Amino acid sequence: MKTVIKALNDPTRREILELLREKDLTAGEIADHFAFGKPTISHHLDLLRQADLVTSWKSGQFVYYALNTTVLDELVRWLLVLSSDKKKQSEV
Amino acid sequence: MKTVIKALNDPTRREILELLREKDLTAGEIADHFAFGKPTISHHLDLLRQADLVTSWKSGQFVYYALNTTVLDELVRWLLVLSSDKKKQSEV
DNA sequence: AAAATAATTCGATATTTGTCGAATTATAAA
DNA sequence: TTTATAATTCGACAAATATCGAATTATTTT
Repeated sequence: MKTVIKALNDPTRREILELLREKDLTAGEIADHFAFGKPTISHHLDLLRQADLVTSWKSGQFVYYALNTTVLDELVRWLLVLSSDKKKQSEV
Repeated sequence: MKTVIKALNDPTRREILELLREKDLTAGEIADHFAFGKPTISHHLDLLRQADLVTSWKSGQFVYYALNTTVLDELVRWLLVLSSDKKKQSEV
């Protein structure tokens, strides 16, 4: 969960995830959506991959990226437990 | 949502939130759970307050902190939308 | 085989972040 | 009215992070 939150803690990376929700994209297509250089986007994609929030595969000279949401489950569960009712003192 | 994720992006702050899920605590009681100094914990509490993840009030010389989970809703919603099914190409 | 394209890696840099000890503020106790 | 306790603020510093341009690797096109 640590790496997932870390990966989500950046507006560019969050926007990349939203782009990938629509469809799979190559690294270049993703980079075209931003004013940053390709090395910067490549680095962001690397962090997203480390968190397993995206998967990637090579097709010719292109590298495709796809969203992987399975790792979000754990985070959502943690947030929901945190949001759930506080224990009454008598139950503790 | 930006500040919430930022606040969640630290293990000490996440642990503070879990402590506060059990019951409200003073700044000192929270600090006692960690090996860090009080100024460090005070700083973490400040970031949590900025994100509105905790509320605080003064009672005598003590400052009490309580968990506030309402701001987690937006984050959970964003995560769930991200996790939800990708649009089919024909629908786009 | 040479040139072009796609993407990553590398080295450098400015900014942000987490931590600390010392100083400060505010309240309570002696 | 001193002294003690709780908590925050301040200034400093080391580590982590986001960004960049240049160099490198891999693949395709000419």
